[in-house]
Amino acid sequence: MAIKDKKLKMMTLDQLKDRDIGEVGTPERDQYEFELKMEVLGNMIKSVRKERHLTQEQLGQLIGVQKSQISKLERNTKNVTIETILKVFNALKANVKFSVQLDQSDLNIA
Amino acid sequence: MAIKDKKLKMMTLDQLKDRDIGEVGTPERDQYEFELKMEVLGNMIKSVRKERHLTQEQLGQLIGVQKSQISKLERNTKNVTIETILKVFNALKANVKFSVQLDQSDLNIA
DNA sequence: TAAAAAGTTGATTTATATGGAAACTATTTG
DNA sequence: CAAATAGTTTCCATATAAATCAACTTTTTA
Repeated sequence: MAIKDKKLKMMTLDQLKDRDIGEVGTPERDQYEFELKMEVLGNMIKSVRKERHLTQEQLGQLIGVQKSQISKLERNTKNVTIETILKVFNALKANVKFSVQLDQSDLNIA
Repeated sequence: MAIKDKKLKMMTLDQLKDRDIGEVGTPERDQYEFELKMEVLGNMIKSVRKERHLTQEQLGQLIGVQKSQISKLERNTKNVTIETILKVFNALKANVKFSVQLDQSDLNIA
């Protein structure tokens, strides 16, 4: 039987990442994972802003910055301070939760 | 009856904060809430480090900084970048979860 | 399909987070 | 209690996040 002989190769997404980007813990992989998170963060600002039916200019006015700054936070996001994140999501009336998971227990900030 | 006449005054912690620090949305209150969060973050680094039985020096070596830098993150914390937070908790093998709560739905980063 | 509105990008400035070095103050331990 | 270890603080340099302005591109709408 074909299916028996074929020795199907299956891979999880993590296995693919390990192979193509690098193992967890290597600088390349850490870099990748970080950039991914920053991208998600940027997209999140954008989607919440849209949810609130605000333009970048309007959101900028709420926190006292130019629309170009908002654009950068949504797209160019390399690294951000917590303060900036909180300022933005505060203005968007969204609640930011930040938690640290340590084996069993969950410690919560904010 | 004493208890009936006395008109007991009760206050929630939030009411106290509103009165003594300022209403939510005022610069004073926002500042206060932010500093509180930073303090909690610092304490969290410290407690997770202790959990792992590491000295500041050892944690520093894991991420390539001096012990004084760790001390600052644990105590003097005014503001931090996401990158720094992730670097530290990564080294402590703790999982950082960051989520944005928008009315009903929860959007998750990381 | 123009004009207006919204969003992006690049060059630049300013503010500040990150970091080291060293001297100091606890805290621990033999 | 003295020495060693751990943690803090101050002064300082450097890297970079935050922000503006202006010119540009993309999208929307009258």
